[in-house]
Amino acid sequence: MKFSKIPEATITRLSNYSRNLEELLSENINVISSEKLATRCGVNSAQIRKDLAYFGEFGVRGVGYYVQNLLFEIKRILGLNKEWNLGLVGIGNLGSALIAHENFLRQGYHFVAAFDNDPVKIGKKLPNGVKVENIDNLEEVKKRENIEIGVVSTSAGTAQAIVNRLIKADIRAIINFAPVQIKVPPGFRVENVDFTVKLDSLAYHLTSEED
Amino acid sequence: MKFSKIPEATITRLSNYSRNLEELLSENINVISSEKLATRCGVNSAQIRKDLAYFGEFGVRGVGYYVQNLLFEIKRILGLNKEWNLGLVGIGNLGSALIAHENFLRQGYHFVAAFDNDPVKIGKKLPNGVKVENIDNLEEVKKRENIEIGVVSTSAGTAQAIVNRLIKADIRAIINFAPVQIKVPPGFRVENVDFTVKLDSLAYHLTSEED
DNA sequence: TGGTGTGAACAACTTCACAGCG
DNA sequence: CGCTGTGAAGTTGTTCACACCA
Repeated sequence: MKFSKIPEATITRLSNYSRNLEELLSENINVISSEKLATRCGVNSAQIRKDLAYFGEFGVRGVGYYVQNLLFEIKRILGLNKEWNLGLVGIGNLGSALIAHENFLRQGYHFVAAFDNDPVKIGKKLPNGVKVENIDNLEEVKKRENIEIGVVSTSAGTAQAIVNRLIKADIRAIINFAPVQIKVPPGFRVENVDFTVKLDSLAYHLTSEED
Repeated sequence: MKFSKIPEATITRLSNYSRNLEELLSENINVISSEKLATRCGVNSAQIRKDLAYFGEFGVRGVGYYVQNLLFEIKRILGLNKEWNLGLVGIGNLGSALIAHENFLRQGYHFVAAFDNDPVKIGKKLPNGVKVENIDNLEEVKKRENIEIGVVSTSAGTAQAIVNRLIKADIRAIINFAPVQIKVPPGFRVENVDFTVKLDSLAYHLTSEED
């Protein structure tokens, strides 16, 4: 395919396809058409073909896609053919739940470090074996453990200050659970996981009651 | 403004505007232009004016918007001028963290019930005073507590089955934390909060290293 | 004068429809 | 023959630019 910009929505969908292909694999289904996969993923079949076309030609005309092969290719595209090292900042209720969450591990995401500024928490060992470090040691620990993605689960008020420290430590990718708009310079990237926005959307639709 | 369909993205942005207006209010700023608010929210100023125009005329030409008034209007639009009752299903690490999370409360979202199927957990009292109920009592408790929004924090494997029960109990709005595509009939609505999709997106951008 | 509200231009994304290949 | 890959058409959402009004 000709060179062109890849929509962010395509990346999100690839993640979804990947999950569904894994299910298909575990159901011992070896080949699937874009039509069938589309139904399963809740999208249009042309959408799937277009999404894949950004990266190459993975199908066989008249046949469909080999599940195992397509899964491999999508994982390669997304960068999931390696393990990723995560550093968690903020060991509150949410932070603790995240580090205990087995879904991350299954996908190849590893928490290799945890930080807080509460002296009571610093030095404690978490259930996954990681010791809580003082946030002041961020740069040092980042180098030692090779943290690639920062996970921010502090309060809204401190999130930007924490992100600024992550930036200083040259952690280029950040997933933010605090309900604030985070600003980062070019070359850095933030993804927000915002429950309250989602709840607000539900509240809106319940209120304007039109389906 | 003439009648037209409202983009989902508009609703998401309203939620963002609302948050920023609350900050402005606490900074004792009384009036703000779409230009200034736009910078603050990280969007285009025409975008804000368009978004608001779907719902009415809230500004004053030559002046801008009165912060308090606009905040009130946006909250009314989103349906945040009332309290919302949440029912949590799945009292694992994540579920416990969600129910303890004070952000929900501040926004007017109240957990009024919690469910699990683990006999060890059923009957226990949670830190917020809510007793864990048997999931089999869903319909009864739903009526008693007037649950309006279901919060699903079970494993991926059981999420759809749980959602089916929520649908049967006529809980019309669901926020799903399990990494699966949930299917619901018309008239029901699911919002997904999916960490792994966000991580996959970060992994992709770190891998294809072009910023 | 200055900033809103909005039609018109533009840009991005999705779906259609079919040529082309296995 | 069936299903992919893809240009073209269609749809949706965003930004511009300016008339209009406090």
